[in-house]
Amino acid sequence: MATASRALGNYGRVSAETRARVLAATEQIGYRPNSLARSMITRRTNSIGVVCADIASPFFAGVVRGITDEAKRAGFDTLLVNTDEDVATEREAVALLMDKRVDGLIVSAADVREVEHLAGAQERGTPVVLIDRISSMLDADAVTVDDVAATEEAVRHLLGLGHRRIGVIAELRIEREADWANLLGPDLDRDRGELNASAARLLGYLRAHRAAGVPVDPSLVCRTGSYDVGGATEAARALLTRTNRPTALVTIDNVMTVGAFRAVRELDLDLPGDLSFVGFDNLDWTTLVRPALTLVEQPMHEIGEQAARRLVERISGDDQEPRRILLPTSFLVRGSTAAVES
Amino acid sequence: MATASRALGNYGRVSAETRARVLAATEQIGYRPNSLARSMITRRTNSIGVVCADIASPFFAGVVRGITDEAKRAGFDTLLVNTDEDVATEREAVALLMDKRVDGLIVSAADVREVEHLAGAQERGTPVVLIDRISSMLDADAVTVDDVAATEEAVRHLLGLGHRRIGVIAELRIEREADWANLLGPDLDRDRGELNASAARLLGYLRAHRAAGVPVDPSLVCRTGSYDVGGATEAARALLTRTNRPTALVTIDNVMTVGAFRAVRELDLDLPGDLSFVGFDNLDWTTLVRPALTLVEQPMHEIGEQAARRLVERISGDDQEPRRILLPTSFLVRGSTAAVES
DNA sequence: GCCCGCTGCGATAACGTTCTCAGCGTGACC
DNA sequence: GGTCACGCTGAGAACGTTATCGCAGCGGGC
Repeated sequence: MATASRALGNYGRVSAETRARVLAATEQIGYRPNSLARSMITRRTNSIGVVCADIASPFFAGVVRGITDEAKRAGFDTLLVNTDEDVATEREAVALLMDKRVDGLIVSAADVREVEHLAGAQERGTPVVLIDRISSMLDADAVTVDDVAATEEAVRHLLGLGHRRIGVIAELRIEREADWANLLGPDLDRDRGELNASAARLLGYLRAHRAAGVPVDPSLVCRTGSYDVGGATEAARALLTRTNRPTALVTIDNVMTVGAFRAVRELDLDLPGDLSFVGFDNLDWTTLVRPALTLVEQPMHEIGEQAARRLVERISGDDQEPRRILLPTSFLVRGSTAAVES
Repeated sequence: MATASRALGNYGRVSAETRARVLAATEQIGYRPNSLARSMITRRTNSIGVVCADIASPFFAGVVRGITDEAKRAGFDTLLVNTDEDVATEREAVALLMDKRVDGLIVSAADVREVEHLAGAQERGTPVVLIDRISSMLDADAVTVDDVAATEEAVRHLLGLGHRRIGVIAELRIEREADWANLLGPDLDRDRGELNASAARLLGYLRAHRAAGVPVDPSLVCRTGSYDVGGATEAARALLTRTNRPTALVTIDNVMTVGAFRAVRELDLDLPGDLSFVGFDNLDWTTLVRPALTLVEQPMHEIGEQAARRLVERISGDDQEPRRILLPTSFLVRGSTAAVES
């Protein structure tokens, strides 16, 4: 038994002859080791847990694909859980995955402030890599896109085209109402670790304005009531039907893009004549509408790959300082933005 | 130890008092049972394996969401693997999942003819539920959409509008070239168990023609070279630029829809004036283009739910005859189809 | 010729549960 | 008062691996 184990695991000392015999035998009876038993003793399961908001969202679907690709390459498989951005669900999911003894966790934290359960996982020796959001309350690797720069570039582009009234449709789940006032406040240079992705992207919007010396009209930044297409449509509709409506509209993720674009269609606005429009995430359909959408592209697959790679390194014993990997976005200028009519 | 186990698992006989003591103790030290050890003895892992072509595809993303929702409800979690429609990868994946001792498997078989590894899993006691495709070579439950009826309805609609030359863009990976001739042959009523989804959908196209007494021009059914957007674009471009081009175009899944629609855009065809267009899968963007796309809608989430439910029943010991669950599609008539100009 | 070291292998503990079984105490019935 | 039944508990096996350890055998050096 022990010898067989050594032969298969080839560690320790086994003569070439016996090894061959063992291999032949296992081959013949179709022996497959029981990975549960193995995991018990090695304390490694070779699987990682992925907890994301919603796999049906194209963004997470792309990221998860990247994760699974890289994980498989490294010999890990992937347990998938959806949270719908609910912290309680996330907590349960993490507990469950820990019970299943995953070797590591990749998570898009529902609330970047409520991360004790993630800290708990780390303490128990399970490395955690954050995706899509950074949390300053957690000392963990994080792979995100440079959210601030992304929208900053988009808004700079619009400002350069002469736009002065630029609307933004953002889902901003406000943990504390005070933060909201704070966000629009003067401190635009603070660390973004306490910001979720949408807040960080809004920050880019604000910074671009400041850099250009253009004042921000707070009534142009729209918080959607709920994080879904319908909420975004409503918010955009309200914004686009008011007197003195913006000449340009920026969305901050693909759900907001669909929602806002729906409002544009309903109101039968002409792009880019009536309105310049900037989308988020380079999905297939954005080149299929007329005009094609100018947008911010995130390297979804790469986000996943990098996160998985980082996690595998951690699992393999890397204990350097946690890193924040900021991947660059691409700003793709297509037909939906143009110089403001004067 | 044994008593504690009984108290927690509440089976066997334990006095109320001891149970309370045990519960208190576990509470205090934050005891969490090791599910590996438990699984070893119970031979149940409470996890299921999902092997699909590509989680980044909106169809599978939606289905997998349905699976995870239902699985979680039943206390299972989900191991996810992508195959990219490659049988060898699928075989490996199944072997891996079996090693991990999943309680059941949900798989969209890459090749409905090569399913011995799935039969093997069944033999070893791991139930298998197929999704999106049926295999007559495997005695397993399957949850699909009524593929034949879906395209049959779509084509009937077009025929009713007076179209006589209806193109179809289908990815038809042909396992044996003979089958291709066979598919267009006279035997339209055979069991669809040996057909993958795209072949079954093509069958609906053929049947609708036969029912209407309209002959099929084989040159209008296009096999894409590869299963991707680019392949579909090329095929559609070729079809739409030939002399005597079709007056209507039917696509057979969401990838083909994007690809074909891209060709329509390139060629700057007017919908539905120059061409009537039928898409597949009711994705958000299909209402965002002008005109909105007439299409076949699949209940993606429900496919996943039903598959998971069926699998859980099997795991719980149900051993009735395998069932083929055919979910109905919805045909949504929107703006991209119209009566043929006469 | 003896001893030492090295090689190969089997016995055995360990991982953390569940489950079976036997034993023990107590109460009731004969 | 004895016996039987029953409720509860703890000891121990089992699940299938890996890891440690000691032992046997053998060759070489002194």
